[in-house]
Amino acid sequence: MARTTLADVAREAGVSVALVSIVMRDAPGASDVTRARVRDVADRLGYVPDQRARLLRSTDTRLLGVTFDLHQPFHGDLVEHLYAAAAEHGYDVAISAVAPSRDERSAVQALRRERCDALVLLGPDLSTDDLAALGTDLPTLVVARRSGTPEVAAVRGDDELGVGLAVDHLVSLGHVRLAHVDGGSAPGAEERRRGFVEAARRHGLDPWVLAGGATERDGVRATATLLEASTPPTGVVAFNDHCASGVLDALLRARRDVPRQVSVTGYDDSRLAVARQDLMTTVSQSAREMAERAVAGALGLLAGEPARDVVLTPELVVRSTTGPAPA
Amino acid sequence: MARTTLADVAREAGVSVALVSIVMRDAPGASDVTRARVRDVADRLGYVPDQRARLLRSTDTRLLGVTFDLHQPFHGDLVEHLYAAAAEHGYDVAISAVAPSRDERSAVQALRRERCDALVLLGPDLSTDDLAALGTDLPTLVVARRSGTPEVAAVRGDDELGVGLAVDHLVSLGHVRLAHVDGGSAPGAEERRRGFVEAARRHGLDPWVLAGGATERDGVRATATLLEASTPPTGVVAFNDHCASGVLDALLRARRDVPRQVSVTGYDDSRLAVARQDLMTTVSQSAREMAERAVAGALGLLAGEPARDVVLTPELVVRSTTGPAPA
DNA sequence: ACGGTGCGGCCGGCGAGCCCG
DNA sequence: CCGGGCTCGCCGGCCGCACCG
Repeated sequence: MARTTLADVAREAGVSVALVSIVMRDAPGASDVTRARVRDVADRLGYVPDQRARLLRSTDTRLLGVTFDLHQPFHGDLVEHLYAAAAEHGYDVAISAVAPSRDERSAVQALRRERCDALVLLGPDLSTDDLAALGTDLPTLVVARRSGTPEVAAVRGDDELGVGLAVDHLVSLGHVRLAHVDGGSAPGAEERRRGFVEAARRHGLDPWVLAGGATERDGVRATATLLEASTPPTGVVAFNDHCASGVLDALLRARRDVPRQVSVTGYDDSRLAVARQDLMTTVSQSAREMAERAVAGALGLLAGEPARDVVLTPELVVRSTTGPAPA
Repeated sequence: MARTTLADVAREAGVSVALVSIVMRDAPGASDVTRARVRDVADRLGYVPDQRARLLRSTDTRLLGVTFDLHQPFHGDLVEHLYAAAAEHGYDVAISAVAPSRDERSAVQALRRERCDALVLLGPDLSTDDLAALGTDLPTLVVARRSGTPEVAAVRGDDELGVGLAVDHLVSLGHVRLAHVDGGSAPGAEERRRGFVEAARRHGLDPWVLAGGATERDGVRATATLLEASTPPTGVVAFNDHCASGVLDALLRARRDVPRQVSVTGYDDSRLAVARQDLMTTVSQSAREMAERAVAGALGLLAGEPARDVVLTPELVVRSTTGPAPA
């Protein structure tokens, strides 16, 4: 079954190919009656314009390539908003997934073959060198990490500040023994670790940092260590919502009352933060704003603007996993 | 910056366009030395073949279109394996996301414009009519749901049987008061509900079915009802892992010991099942096998085979959320 | 016979220019 | 002289073919 093309529609409607083309893309140059007739025939034949052929003609594809991690819910949120943000500027989005069995390079290569005008990489694991190389021959923007090279733009949250908000919040509730379950080597982990240490010091507290990670299990494991301490912390700042979820789980299992005995904060305000029974206090990165800034940034690059490093201010969302320090 | 094309490479290497084309697609007709030289120039210029132009020429695109739900972890697993399975048959995958703000139709339409050879829809919400219409002009296969129309193939787990496995397992552990937190109107919910009722009756038990849903919050809500009962069930079969996670959360909050007081089963064996501290007993659908069967099925359709309904046998994975019934 | 060239035509759209009532 | 409509060339590869060393 050969696909129906403009020519098929034209033949069936008894007009020229060009005319059908005009009708299909709502361009001026056809009377309303013909328009209606052509539309009709096209619908009847199930005609769908061939994006590839269409774009072949013009130098730009109005296509934004996006790589994302299949298993990161926050990336899902970002992708969703990227579709919307791109559409607002008349751009389409081509997504390419990264997963344990599919590395960043393959994902990027697939997009390059699609001739995307620009690339938006969500929390990529690429080295700065690879990134720089990519950036020199294709407008590239990274989200949720530092670009590290002048060729590549970035949109990210101010992680140091964000973690600081969580610490300030806990301190204002009277907590004096705080711990941070960190993200190990995950992107952003270093900034958050630093943010925690600095904020704690600012309040004259002793910062306790535990090795954690980006998953529930990491949170569970770190919590085991926490609970063994002679004087466990009353406030735990977790690397992200996943990690925090593990911390909460472990605390609950150990019969600790959250938030009466221990307060816990997450990071990202992902779906997870509101999935649990106890709604999580967390730091929100506003996926929508990030997505919008990312699209704007990528289009800026396309327009020849220099690569910028946009840092968004995160917000603390107080829910029910934090409360006054126990007496 | 105009993209580099075959012509650019040819000019730079001092050879003909046709020859470069031959080299780039590893076709016979060039000496090894020339091959190396051309490759070199191509790399230096950062040449990437234009997929669109290339495919424009041939009728088939060797491209498999896949729609999936951005926020369903199991879909993530499937997509990951679909990439691999498709690659094994020399096919590429184009993915298109479905999300609250992006409906199934848009996702499908985007893939049609890409001229995919066939469509694989993961747990689509489309009506049978829409599906049939789609299936008549493009080889289409649905995963994790019944197709309901002879034009569209399907690959799905035997949900009735799967839930039966969970029930059998609980019964064998001595449980006699079982409840099912169902999936409401989610795809597959009806089959699982039926599977639960039938399995319970088979064992001479009274099936208790509660209105649930596909999310943690649904599990939490349903559990509240369960706990109010004068004689709460000792075994809970949840619609899926998400829902089960909510059930576990609520039970833990209510100081119920899992599995000593209550046993809980999930469904899907998603990452979530092993994310929690207490590893979840759940019914596994083997994303890899599903993906492989889906690709095989789609390619079968392409080869002119009739649409089949492949039903895979799920397996029970016993972990630590189920145990002997309390005395 | 094999490595290589050059010439068209094709795919499915797009758009400039032209023609005619 | 304008607007509906058509003709034609082009985008970037692929492919067959004639032709040369």
